[in-house]
Amino acid sequence: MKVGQAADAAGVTPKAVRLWESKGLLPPAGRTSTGYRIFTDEDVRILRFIRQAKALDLSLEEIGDVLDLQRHGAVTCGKVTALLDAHIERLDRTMTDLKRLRRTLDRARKTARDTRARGQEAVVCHIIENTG
Amino acid sequence: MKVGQAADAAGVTPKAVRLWESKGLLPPAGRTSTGYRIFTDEDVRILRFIRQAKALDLSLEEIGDVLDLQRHGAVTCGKVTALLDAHIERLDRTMTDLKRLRRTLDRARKTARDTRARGQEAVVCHIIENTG
DNA sequence: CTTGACTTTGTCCTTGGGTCAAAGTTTTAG
DNA sequence: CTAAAACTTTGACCCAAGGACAAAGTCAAG
Repeated sequence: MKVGQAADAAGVTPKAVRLWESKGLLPPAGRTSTGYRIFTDEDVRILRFIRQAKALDLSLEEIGDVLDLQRHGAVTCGKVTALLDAHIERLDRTMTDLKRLRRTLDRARKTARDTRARGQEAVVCHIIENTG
Repeated sequence: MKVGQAADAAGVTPKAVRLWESKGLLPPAGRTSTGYRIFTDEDVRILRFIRQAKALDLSLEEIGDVLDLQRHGAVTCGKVTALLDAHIERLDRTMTDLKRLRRTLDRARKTARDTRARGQEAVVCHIIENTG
């Protein structure tokens, strides 16, 4: 099948399919005599896999690593678990950062409201200078 | 002072200073007869402001908006409050998404561990396929 | 045979800079 | 004073992960 059909079957865009192929996540697709890419059902399975993995917020590089391991017949759940653990750790760090940011934003907003309540509406607002 | 000194004084890189100037966050810097940019203490204050605002995760565009308002003498805490409110709302949505993702990752990891515990170490790991 | 739908490659755009190159300038050390 | 080191300039290319668009070729249906 051609790129449009393969993309539809996997629930992604043709552009994404070409990008992923160019990044080596898919083996190079076959070509017709006129240059059109030809995809197999196996390719579609890989495309679906990539889509699912992206839903877990894995980067294309991480997904490529897993796919390479699979191709070498070496993908063990232990390896995937390690990958997910590292990913979860990263995510937790991000969320910690965001929580801290959220508190800072709340403080900044409170400062803004207080300043406003004191009727200093027309002066330059120094909220941000005071948060750092 | 020149770009390096200004950058040091503000705690940012020269590259960032040039970028921010090119995006209009800074007024165009003066130049020496040989083309070197000249920055004033006021410029450094603006650079610090941008750095603080970035610490609040505001985009350069948002920061530029605030700076433009300031230049028109029109920055009221009401406007900044509105900007921060919108930003906080966006942040909360992001965190909600991340929490959902975290649960999905936890489930995926549990599946991996369970599969591994059943001694299927050598088979292709189907964790990701089962999470979508 | 023509029209429309599809595909190809290519380019530019996004965010916020990092990195490198070639060339000119300034400063510092000897 | 001069040579080297440090700094600055512009420009170009790079990252993620595609989106949008263009020009040109191809395929299928009427």
